[in-house]
Amino acid sequence: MPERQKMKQHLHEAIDILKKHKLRLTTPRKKLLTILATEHGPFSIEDLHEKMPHCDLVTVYRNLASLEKTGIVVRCDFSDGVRRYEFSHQEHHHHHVICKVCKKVEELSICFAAKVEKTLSRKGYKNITHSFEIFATCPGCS
Amino acid sequence: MPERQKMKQHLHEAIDILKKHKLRLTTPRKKLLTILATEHGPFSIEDLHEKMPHCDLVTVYRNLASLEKTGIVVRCDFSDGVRRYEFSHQEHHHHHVICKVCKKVEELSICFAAKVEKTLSRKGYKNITHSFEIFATCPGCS
DNA sequence: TTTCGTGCAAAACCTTTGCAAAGTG
DNA sequence: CACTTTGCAAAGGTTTTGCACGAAA
Repeated sequence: MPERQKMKQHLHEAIDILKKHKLRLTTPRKKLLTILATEHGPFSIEDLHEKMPHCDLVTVYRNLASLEKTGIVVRCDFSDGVRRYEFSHQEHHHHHVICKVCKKVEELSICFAAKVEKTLSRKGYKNITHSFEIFATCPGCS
Repeated sequence: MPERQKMKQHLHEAIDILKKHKLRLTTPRKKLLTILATEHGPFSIEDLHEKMPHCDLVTVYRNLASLEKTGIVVRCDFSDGVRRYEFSHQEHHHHHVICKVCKKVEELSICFAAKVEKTLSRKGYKNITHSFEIFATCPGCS
């Protein structure tokens, strides 16, 4: 499936989830979902707000909170005090490499967590998720 | 080496690093280091402040910032908006399992990052570090 | 039409900064 | 003694809350 069509599908799936949770498809909500589903994240709240003219900052906060509750977006923290959100691609699990200098974010598709999660699951842990972030100085910045 | 003695050693090593960085060993600093080196973290700033009677909150912030610069402590983020700090045990690299319900933190000694880091290093990335956190509902909370 | 979401204003919260006084080496 | 660190006060930033109006189902 071409990239463009995939993104549209993600957007539609997200809208379906919204409806399941009885959340209305408002103008700011639609714009926010479009950005999250079609552009490369993660995004800071400031980023998102700038991409949404005529939308109050408070609305961005409130919508990110409800989208997070539905599981449509996930919050990611890079230990730098900046809150970031990213579209949650269920079928496309991935991690990040964050440049310590230019803050550029690259995707990394390898993941080793499955084994650890299985072990924990055997020990009785439920509802297991994880975060894995790599920080480095990228080739362009060194 | 018994646990108790190990902790004392960590504390002394940390004090040596302080001196190398020309930071003075003040009362609040000593107390902070003692907590970090001998109790199990990570700790929120609020946690630490409560454990340090007669010490201003501002001093806790300032000292955590300078200890982070020296590398004695590291900041860890669990994507919940709470800043946390932990003593940096150079010889004992580990990760966390955080209960989504009771927020209890367990240590996990397995780490799979070495391979990924080597690959990135070959690609020209420098100064590579990582964070890996697992979130779950612990057996006691399910 | 009913209920939910938005914008605006203000509050609450967390973190940083400025400065005089106290403490460290 | 020279210089750093501390406490207090206040400023700065970010996030949340309250409420009346507007928009979606």
